[in-house]
Order: sequence, then C-alpha cells, then structure tokens
Amino acid sequence: MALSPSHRVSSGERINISSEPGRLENELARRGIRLTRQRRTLLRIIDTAPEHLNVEVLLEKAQHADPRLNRVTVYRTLDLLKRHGLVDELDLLHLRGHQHFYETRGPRDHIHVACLGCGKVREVESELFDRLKQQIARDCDVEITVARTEIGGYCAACRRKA
Amino acid sequence: MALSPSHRVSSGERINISSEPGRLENELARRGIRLTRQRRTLLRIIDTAPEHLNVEVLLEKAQHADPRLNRVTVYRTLDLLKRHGLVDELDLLHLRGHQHFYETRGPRDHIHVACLGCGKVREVESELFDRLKQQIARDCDVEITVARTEIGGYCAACRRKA
DNA sequence: ATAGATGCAAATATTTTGCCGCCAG
DNA sequence: CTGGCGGCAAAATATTTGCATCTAT
Repeated sequence: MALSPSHRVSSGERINISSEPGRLENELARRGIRLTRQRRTLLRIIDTAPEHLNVEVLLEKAQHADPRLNRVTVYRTLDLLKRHGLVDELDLLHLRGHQHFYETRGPRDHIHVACLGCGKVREVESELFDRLKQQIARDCDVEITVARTEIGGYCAACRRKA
Repeated sequence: MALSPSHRVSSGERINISSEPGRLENELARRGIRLTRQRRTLLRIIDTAPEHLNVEVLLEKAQHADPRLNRVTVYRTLDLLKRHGLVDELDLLHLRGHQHFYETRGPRDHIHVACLGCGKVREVESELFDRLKQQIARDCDVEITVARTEIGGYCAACRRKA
C-alpha cells in the first residue's frame, strides 16, 4: 500500500501517461464535436505535452504550428475540454502568479506535490487518496466528479540550501 | 476512524473554529508586525467571518467600518497573512469565476467538499487525509507546509433535481 | 524620527464577450 | 449549405506597482 510514484514528474520532465497521441481528438470526434484545424493543433499539443501547460505556453506552441491561432481560441478550446471532463485545471498552489495549468485527465486521479523552493512538481498516485475520496463520497453523500489535492513544501535539495 | 464532520459548514453558514477573536492580531503582534487601523479592521473581519471571504466581500465589509479603506490594502494585507501562513487561499474549484477565497488557517487541515450544483461548501476533517500527508512527506521526502484538497460533485438534493 | 503602511491612479495580467466572415461536415 | 467556429477588438475581471503622504512605533 505504498505510494506508487507516478509515471509523471513535472516541470520540464512530465511523462504523459494517458497519451496515445490522438486520444483527445478521438474523444471529441466520438462525441460528434467539430474538429477544426485549430482544435487539432491544440489537442495534439496538450496530448503530448511533457509538462503542465498554461495558456501562455500553450498559445506559443500552437502559434509555432499556426501563427494566426488566437489566444481566445485557446481559452475556448480549454473551456470545451473542461466541460467534457477531458482536462483538469490546476493552480499548483500559485507557484508562479495566478495562472492556471492544464493536464489531460487520466484514468486515475493523482496528487500534485510541489516544491515551493525550486518549483518542481511531482505527481503521485496513492491508494489512501482513493480511499479518502470513497470515504467522503459516502459520509457527505456526494457524487464526486472532480478531486484535487495539491501539496506544497520543500524538497530535500531545497532544505539543504536554506 | 470515520470522518469527523467539521465544525464548519460553508457558504453562508461557516462556523469559524479557530477564532478567539483577536487571534490574527495577536499573531502579527507577536511577530513584531506593525498594526495599523486598516489591518485591525481586516483582521477582525477575517477572524470572525462566518463564510469564505473573497476580496470583493472583504472589501465591502471593511468599508462599512472604514469607508476609505482601499482595495489595494486588502490585497496587501492578504498577501502579508499568506506569507506568514496565517490564511489559506482557496479557489474552491472556481465555483464562481476565477476569484479566490480566504480562510484562517486552523490547527488542523480540512478538506473542502463543494457541490457543483448549489455551490454549498462543506469542510471536513479526516484521519485518512492526515495519513495521506504523512505518507507523501515520507515517500517524496518533502517537508509539507501547505496541503489542499478540494472535491467537487453533486449533493443528494442536487442529484434529485437533475 | 523614520521605516514601513496606506491611498490613489495607472499599469499589468487574466479571462470573457460581440460581431462578422469562414469552414467542417 | 449552414450552424458552429475562429479572429479581432474591446470589455470585464483580477491583481500588482509607483509614488507621494501619512502613521505606528
């Protein structure tokens, strides 16, 4: 019952577990949602992102492929994905400003553990977390659709520096 | 090991557990931080708030007591309290827009359970949550300073309506 | 006396909206 | 063809900064 250290480690080294590339595109197609050139571009980037994306970075990457792609389209596409439960919106404890970060929603929730010193974000899965959600669903009589745990602290390296 | 349903239930009916009124003021005084008229006003409001406060509401309440008190002072004071670990900043899953909510940090972390239908927020403490934090601290070798769990779903009443 | 806080205005950052022409299906 | 979508500009919302003045200690 130990933590299963996730396949993903973040801030520059996230390995996206849930991505057969094209997963998001398939999901939307399956729901009969129109796939435009811009959406394909954004979906591909989100699906294969090696790190947590914010709007700024997502826009930059998208404009590499398609310079006319507008920031508003980024917001509208993220909103679409959120409404369909295909991406999660995180703030990662506001490590840098008040921007949000986005990641594809995988088959299993995970916890974000952020170092407030160096900004590294680790993702971990935990059986305890699953049990906690079950307990809350039962005791609060709530049908859970989203569960987010963000933990901040200082990693070993940053503790030594301080 | 059941959930201990918290003393606080939110959105209009939060009972603040950690408030001997004056707690925040004492904390700042103890740290040799200058107490201005404006700060006293804000601290009193935060310390005795029956619900989660956002900047807008906090400003309104403060201006009742002191009409010149500026919005910027609200931001600066909240920032001060955050830096000293005396309040927590929540987004409550962005129930209403992207604003943040603030609450005094009590002796024990709690989980926010929000109904995405009616917006009610319950606060619950859980031994499982405490264990989860310990597990992560150990397995990730991180010294935890802040831990936030926000859970969204639909309460029994809202499920019946749907 | 003086370091640090506030108020005010303006700048910045972030997100949303209106409208019109365009394109996927 | 046509309803939904994207681009552009502008608005709305949220937060931060510069600076002169004031105040807690």
